[in-house]
Amino acid sequence: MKAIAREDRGLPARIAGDIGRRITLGELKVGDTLPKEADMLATLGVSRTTLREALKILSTKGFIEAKPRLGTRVKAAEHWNTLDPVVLSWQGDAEDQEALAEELFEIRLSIEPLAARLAAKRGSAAEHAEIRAAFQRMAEGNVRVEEAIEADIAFHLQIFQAAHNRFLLPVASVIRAALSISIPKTMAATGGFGQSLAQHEAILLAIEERDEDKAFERAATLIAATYKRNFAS
Amino acid sequence: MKAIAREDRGLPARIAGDIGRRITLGELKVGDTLPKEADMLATLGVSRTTLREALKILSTKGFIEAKPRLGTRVKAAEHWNTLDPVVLSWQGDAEDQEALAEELFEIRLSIEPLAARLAAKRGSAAEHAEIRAAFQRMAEGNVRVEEAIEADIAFHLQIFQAAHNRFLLPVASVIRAALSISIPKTMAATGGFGQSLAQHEAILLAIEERDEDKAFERAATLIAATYKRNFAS
DNA sequence: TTCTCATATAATCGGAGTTATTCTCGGTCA
DNA sequence: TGACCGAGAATAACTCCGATTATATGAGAA
Repeated sequence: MKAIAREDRGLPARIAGDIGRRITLGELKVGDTLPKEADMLATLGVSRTTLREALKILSTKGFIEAKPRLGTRVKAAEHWNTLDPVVLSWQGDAEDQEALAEELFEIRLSIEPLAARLAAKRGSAAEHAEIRAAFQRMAEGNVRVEEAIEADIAFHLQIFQAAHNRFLLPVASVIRAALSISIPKTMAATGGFGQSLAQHEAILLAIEERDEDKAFERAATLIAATYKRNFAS
Repeated sequence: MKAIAREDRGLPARIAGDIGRRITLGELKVGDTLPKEADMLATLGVSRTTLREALKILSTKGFIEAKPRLGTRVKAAEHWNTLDPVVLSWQGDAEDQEALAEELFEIRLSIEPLAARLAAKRGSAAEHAEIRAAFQRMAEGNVRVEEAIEADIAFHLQIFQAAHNRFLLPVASVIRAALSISIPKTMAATGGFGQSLAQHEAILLAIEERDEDKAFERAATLIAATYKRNFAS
């Protein structure tokens, strides 16, 4: 959460967040035209610079498009930069929370095994050591639950780092945000890491052995197990 | 290309592009501090509003971070929003073009089969018809090569649409940009779609039959074949 | 060391002029 | 009569500008 909070610094970011949330909530529908600049200035009580920066943030994330004479219109959801952690946080209040989480798991189920495979293939010894360090922090049986959660998140992110694929990193950033929600859920359900700890270790060992297929398969197993815990049918 | 060109509208976008390219090219290194606002205003000859919007674009894409007293610094590549088509276009001049393309293929090899599976599972009849329509435009043996390429791109994108997973769409947008480069390569190598056309049809049929596993496997086959054509060893 | 304060820098402000796109309307041609 | 086109008006975003405010850092004092 802290990482997301940092992005909310500044007046433009807050205003962009307000409008962004109104869009994800459906209060502002696709194709709607926002009030014209002069009106919004009066309504929000901010300067032109601030408002324009806020709108620039939204257009960069694919939420709106401004054209002279036409005004500023809301773009279709397919253009939204959904992998942006900030955008994910905007969707935190939406109704279809379950569907959102499930869609994210579908991605993880496909991406994390790939990351594990690439980490086994291309990760440096130093990077493998980082993954191991994160695992050991998980296994230490910390008193503080938060530290264990942080370690779990670090474990997954270090794998992404070791994969040396720059397209993977944006996905990792949104997974980080998701993990800070799903891990506490998992721990609450099982009273600790439980089975999950052994599965993490299995992935670690496969990566260290540079056994690509094994790393791939074990990562898939872990995500699938997590998925089932979060969507007990 | 046209889709990317549209995003370059406006003075702030052009300036952001200039700076963004200088960052991806390594001319501006990670941790470097940009000239202070007042200096850049003089150098670029634009207004404060324009410059601030340009910097806001770059910070939204994770390229820079501005702090009072400290200045505006270039962030590490791991924070870049690499899946943004605009960012991809900035990297078009970078040296490691081969590595970039290969990393993108790694992602496609993992994501597109998933998209095909989900399209088979959740795609509506209308969406399946869209995929078929795109395939038929490919198969028609058009005189205009560009139309065939557009149809090929549409085929892949329609599958993403039919998958009904909002996290998949940002990946699709960058794949679109990549396809407009790789498809002509493929066609030049084989003198048309060649084998590729039959593979597309196989995917289409599996999706229409709603055979998830078959759709998954055949999509993987297509991407792997394309990969080999582009990286003949 | 720790706290306070000066200072450099980005952040915000608000008013005015410019530019680009669309819409309208009048005219022309089939 | 109907559809098509080009010039112009209208509207909204775009750009510019100079001043003020907030904030983070580093120096200096306690």
